[in-house]
Amino acid sequence: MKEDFLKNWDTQLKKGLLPLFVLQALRNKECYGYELIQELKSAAGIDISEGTIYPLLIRLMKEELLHYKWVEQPSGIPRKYYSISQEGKKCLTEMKKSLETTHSKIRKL
Amino acid sequence: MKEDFLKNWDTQLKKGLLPLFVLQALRNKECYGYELIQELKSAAGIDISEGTIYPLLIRLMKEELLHYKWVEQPSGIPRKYYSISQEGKKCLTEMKKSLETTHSKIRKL
DNA sequence: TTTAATACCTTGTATAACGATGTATTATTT
DNA sequence: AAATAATACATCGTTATACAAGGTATTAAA
Repeated sequence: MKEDFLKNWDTQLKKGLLPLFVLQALRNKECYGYELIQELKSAAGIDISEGTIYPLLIRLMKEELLHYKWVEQPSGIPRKYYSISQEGKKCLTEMKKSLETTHSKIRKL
Repeated sequence: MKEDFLKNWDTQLKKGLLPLFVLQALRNKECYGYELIQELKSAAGIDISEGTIYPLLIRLMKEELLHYKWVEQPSGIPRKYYSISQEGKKCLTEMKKSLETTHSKIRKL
């Protein structure tokens, strides 16, 4: 019953929540993109595709909510490690506050 | 600080939440579009513009989550009253469940 | 030797909020 | 009487973003 609708709804919901997920995850520990996908999946069951995470990280960088550094590996491809900035922490706090407000709005209906 | 970012974030968040807001509001009582805007504003402080609500109602109609009927007024423009369908109620239940799951995912991070 | 996993990335498509704009009716204000 | 605002419907162009698909490169496993 309306599985397409619900699937699409989930996708739309992510458009708001993913930046919060990423900032929150990076508040706990530095991660590189590929790792973030696995981290969010294993820690919270959140599925993000590569086509989503890399552009998202670039956006958050442009907003200066994240910093990054390349880290060479003894073998294999270098990793781009992201960490949250002061600005990012402030934003995360605001976002959580806003989400809580939104949640209370739902309860009012 | 990063007000543009936060404003845009709120907008993106709405993309998932508005269908739920509308279905929930219509579960309580039949409304016409223009009334829904005022209803959501006064009941829960949710701002929706006309350019958002009318296409949204049309989408929910196409999914058969809503029914509507024109109601002539003693004076003025006829109103298009929307009510939630059985299918809509089921969807709303699923959406709330899904949102609760999502909320618990956030807490896990 | 081929497949899979790791690790980065871009492009095209679909979806949806929003401001602007349009139409029409009625009420209020000047 | 005329102009403005409020009611009530709607569409269109812009912008943002998730995702599938595809691309590049390295290393490990089958």
